[in-house]
Amino acid sequence: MRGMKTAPYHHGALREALLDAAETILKRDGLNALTLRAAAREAGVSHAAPSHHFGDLTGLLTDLAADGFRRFAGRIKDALEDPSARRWDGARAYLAFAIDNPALFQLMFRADRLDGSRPSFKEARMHLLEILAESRGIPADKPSVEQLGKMVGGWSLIHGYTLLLLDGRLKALLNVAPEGTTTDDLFEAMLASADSQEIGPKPTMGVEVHGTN
Amino acid sequence: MRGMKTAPYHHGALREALLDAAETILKRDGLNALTLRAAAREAGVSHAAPSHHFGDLTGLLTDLAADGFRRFAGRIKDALEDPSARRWDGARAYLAFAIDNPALFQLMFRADRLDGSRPSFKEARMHLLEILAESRGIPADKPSVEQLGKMVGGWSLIHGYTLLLLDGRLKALLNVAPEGTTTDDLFEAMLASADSQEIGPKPTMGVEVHGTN
DNA sequence: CAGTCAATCTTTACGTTGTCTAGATAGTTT
DNA sequence: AAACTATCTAGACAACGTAAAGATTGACTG
Repeated sequence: MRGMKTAPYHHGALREALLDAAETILKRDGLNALTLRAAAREAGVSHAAPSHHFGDLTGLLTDLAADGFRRFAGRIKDALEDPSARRWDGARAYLAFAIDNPALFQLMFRADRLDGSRPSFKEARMHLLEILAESRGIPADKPSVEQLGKMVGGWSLIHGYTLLLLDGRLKALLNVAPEGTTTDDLFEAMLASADSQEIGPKPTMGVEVHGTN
Repeated sequence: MRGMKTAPYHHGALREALLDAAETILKRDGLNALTLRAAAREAGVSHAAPSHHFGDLTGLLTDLAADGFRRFAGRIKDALEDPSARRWDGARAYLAFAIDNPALFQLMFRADRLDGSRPSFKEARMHLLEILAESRGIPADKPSVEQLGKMVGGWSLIHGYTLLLLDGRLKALLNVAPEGTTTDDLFEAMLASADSQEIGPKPTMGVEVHGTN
């Protein structure tokens, strides 16, 4: 068996290979199936190899999430800088990324599986925040509480919709909606309602519908 | 050792005891520490006992989440029916429940750990949806897309803020906020901005701040 | 160029988990 | 009283995270 092509003892770029393998598993089998051993199998190395590059499972997930934040911020930035950008196009890019990478997006906001103190992760997260602030013309250094309220409002609206959609919580609403309504229709209707606010007689949950039609 | 009080072979109310134990662990050690075996230890029974009452871990978590939804809906309903309820008090109750029961709230929206087909769970979830719809005067049977858009908008706003807060994503914002700003201040500022919408020149992320002050 | 060192990867091992199976125990019904 | 059923225990197994120790390879040093 001399001529047999055997894998070299040193992989050479195992770190990147493991990250690729991890994302493959994330897309194919979901976050619950993404284990250190599964990533090692996918990359064709021994089960203990990943720990040398990421420390522990949290480390691997955190690096994956940090890369996710970088790509996420890039997509939003592109949408915002497009000269033909319409109102809410940043928000649409936010949602589109989550729909294209559902498991990755959910991982990015799963504090219990991530190490928030990791520098690369902190940096990637901060960069996104700056983009969100900049898109509203809010100063990054000394914003007022009102400005922050508006920023958090926009962020919460999009983020909340995104997570409700990914968690399947909107299906029940689509069942009672007019025939043929899609989640995109729902999203656009939500954005439209956010633009034109109407106040009713006793809107204790915030938004009130005008009487009968 | 005749007089020694030994535990009876049959617990009598093990199901409820396990649910109590599970919630104790959830509050004390978080969702990741809530395992079937840990619940069994906490209740003082053998490690395989829980499976007879809940089938598997997903079953236990689903029953716990269903009970959470029931209490959650109750708290919101109480807030809405209070004759002295102010605008947004339903939303405040939503957030308050999540702050009081952070791990339970997160479990309730973790589709990957729950069995959405379980009848008791479906029912509890639907009940909440009805309360949310009713609070806006939206008909439960034939709502328009515009009405659903407003409902989803209010829900997403509150839900998004709640999850961002629980995930610790708002800490970075508080660091740059005026000295002494609390998350409650941020929440109220967000609600205020949702009431008085102002449209700017090119608000591609949705909300725009008026020029200089 | 020979020798040492450090980085990289494998092997082995241990404790914990979910879950399956078989068996023990205790109420309930007939 | 006897059969039946629900409830709980005991033991086992594979998969996981993680730690320790050894093997292999490349790089650096004299």
